[in-house]
Amino acid sequence: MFVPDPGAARRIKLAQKIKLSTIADALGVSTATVSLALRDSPLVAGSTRERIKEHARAIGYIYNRRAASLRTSRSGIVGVVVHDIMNPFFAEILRSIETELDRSRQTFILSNHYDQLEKQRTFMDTLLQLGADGVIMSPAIGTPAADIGMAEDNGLPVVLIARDVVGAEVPVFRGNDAFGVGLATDHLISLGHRRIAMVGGTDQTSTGRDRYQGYVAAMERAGIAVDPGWRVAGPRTKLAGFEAAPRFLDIADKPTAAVCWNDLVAIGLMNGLARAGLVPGVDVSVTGYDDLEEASIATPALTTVWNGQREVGRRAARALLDRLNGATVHLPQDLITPELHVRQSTGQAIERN
Amino acid sequence: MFVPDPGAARRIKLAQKIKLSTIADALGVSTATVSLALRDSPLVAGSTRERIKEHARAIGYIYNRRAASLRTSRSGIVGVVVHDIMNPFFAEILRSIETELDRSRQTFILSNHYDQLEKQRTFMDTLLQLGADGVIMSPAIGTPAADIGMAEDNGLPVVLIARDVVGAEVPVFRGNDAFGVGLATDHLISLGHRRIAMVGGTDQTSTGRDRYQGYVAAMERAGIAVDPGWRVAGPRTKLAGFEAAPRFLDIADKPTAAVCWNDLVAIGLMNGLARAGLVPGVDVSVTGYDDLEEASIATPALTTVWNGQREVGRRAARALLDRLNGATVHLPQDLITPELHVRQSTGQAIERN
DNA sequence: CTGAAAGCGCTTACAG
DNA sequence: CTGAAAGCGCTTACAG
Repeated sequence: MFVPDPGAARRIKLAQKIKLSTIADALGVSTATVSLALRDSPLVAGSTRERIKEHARAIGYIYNRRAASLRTSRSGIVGVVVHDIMNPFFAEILRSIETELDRSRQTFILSNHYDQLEKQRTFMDTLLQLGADGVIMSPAIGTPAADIGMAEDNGLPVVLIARDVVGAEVPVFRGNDAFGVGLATDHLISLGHRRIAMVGGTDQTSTGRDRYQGYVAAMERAGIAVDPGWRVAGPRTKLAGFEAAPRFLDIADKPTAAVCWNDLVAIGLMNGLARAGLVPGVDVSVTGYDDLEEASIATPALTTVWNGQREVGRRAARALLDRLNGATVHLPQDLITPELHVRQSTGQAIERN
Repeated sequence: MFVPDPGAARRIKLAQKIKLSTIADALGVSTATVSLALRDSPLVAGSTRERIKEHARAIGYIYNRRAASLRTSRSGIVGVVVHDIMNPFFAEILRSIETELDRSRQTFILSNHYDQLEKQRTFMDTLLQLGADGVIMSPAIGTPAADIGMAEDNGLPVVLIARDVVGAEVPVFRGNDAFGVGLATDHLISLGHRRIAMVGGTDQTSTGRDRYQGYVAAMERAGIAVDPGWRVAGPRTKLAGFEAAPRFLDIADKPTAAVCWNDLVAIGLMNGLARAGLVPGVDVSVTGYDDLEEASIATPALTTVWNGQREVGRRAARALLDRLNGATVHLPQDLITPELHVRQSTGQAIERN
């Protein structure tokens, strides 16, 4: 029985794959000339160059980056690894990284580590195997400085964002978290709040420690003793913030306000409070952190701290590109200075029954 | 003046890069044996294999995938391109794709095309240059079937998700949108609504056309003539939904309900309605589409249509992996059947003044 | 301005 | 079970 094979034409095409030498043969020049012409080298005569480029286009030549990269040991690939790319906080950082890298025609490979060290290591390994030119990372909880040193030693430059790693001698770009949370806390205190809870976050990251400490410092500056019971540790997502509402409401001396870990937790918490019959911004004041696009359209509009995400992404990408181009990058320690954006989710302190 | 050079040690390491032959020389075997041993080939004696693997680990050998891929023409890379990876709708699909691909140790490269054909083409080109094994894509608006055929002809298998491309003979995985919107519309009609608006979406995508048509068909089945003025076309994000609230409220005959393009638009619209002093779910009924995690914690909890995102991602990844493994994949036309999830954002029709 | 040749680091027939 | 050798498709000194 005759079975027609629809893949035959395709396979034939694959068999006679077009490469540099195909063009060279057709035009009676060497592959060296073709290679140089396609990359716009001034070493090739203008007319030759145009003839080659035109022919390459006509026959549908596809540049083989693996081969080139094997030869040059430059891959044009940059890795980006964060806790969760779907988190809107990282989303804004990623967008600005994307903008910068696109401009330099670097391909970027994204990955989530979900704070699992093993996932992060697998990804770093993949980058090394692919010969990536560099990596921008928000390190997973527990990342040892040695992991970063190992990447650097194998020719993979690292730039950190959002979180620091003690002992790693690479650039870090992030906001001044302690200062930022201080702004939110000061604001609540100025509205008459004294019993202020801190909802969300963990001590396992530099960011988590900085933010909690910023809250404690602000309270102490105002002469308020912080009750450890006011801390609802853990939540970092909208859902977790929502589910934390009962825990917040169960705190014995009923705090009148909550400084939240980030906007997601704040919005989740506000939804949880609303579900419990309270009016956020009136019965309980709530602050967020990050100033996501969503913060201004939440109900009520969220008072929050702008965290300079765009700036973090932009500076990190620039620093990496500078390193790739051989520039000396000095370790920056100028944290980005956050700003308080006051909206409707905070108001005068009101006692609940 | 003596200037210490901290990069020297690093550069030396790079210079004496470890490769297969380094191991072969050290152990007195051939590179062929090392290559086979590292990939657990049964052709190599167990003891030899262990000795080689142990040594490779000890000296920190890094497998060069570019070299291997150049030889085998298999890269272990799969591309994924969608409108916007930061959109929670795609986020859920991506997570299930990630799970499937991780299992097969494929690296995936993500990219947004933001519905710009040029961005999509650049990315497809990059995939071809990197020798990617395949691509999963939600095609940008206006993608011609020829673009997909070109990729396929160059050995890059394509699987589509969420949107169809007329004339492209590749597998497509998506939900039954017309049916799903019908469920939401029927539900509103059963609550006594007659003037129902459709907020968001565009006719430029197959999804957009299907959803609008599903709404029209449901209305007609109930004997309701659809007023073109009830359509607020365009919005697809939370912010756009929020900003569409005034347009919705300005519709002359004051619809009592809104079928929204997706959950983001619905949540944004509800926030906008609340800002205007209305209570969503009471004054105006609102339905979403997708059933994002967020839908159930919105205020009020959103009545929406579950769209099988996980399933879309899982099936698409499986189909691509099957193709890579040489299996014949028949074009599926079994759309995923959506389900209505009723919550608090819909209620009996109430006339507004 | 152009060409011949070596080499990047693997894998795969092939031979033994 | 193991080795010698060719080749994947580029780029880069080097020579002319």
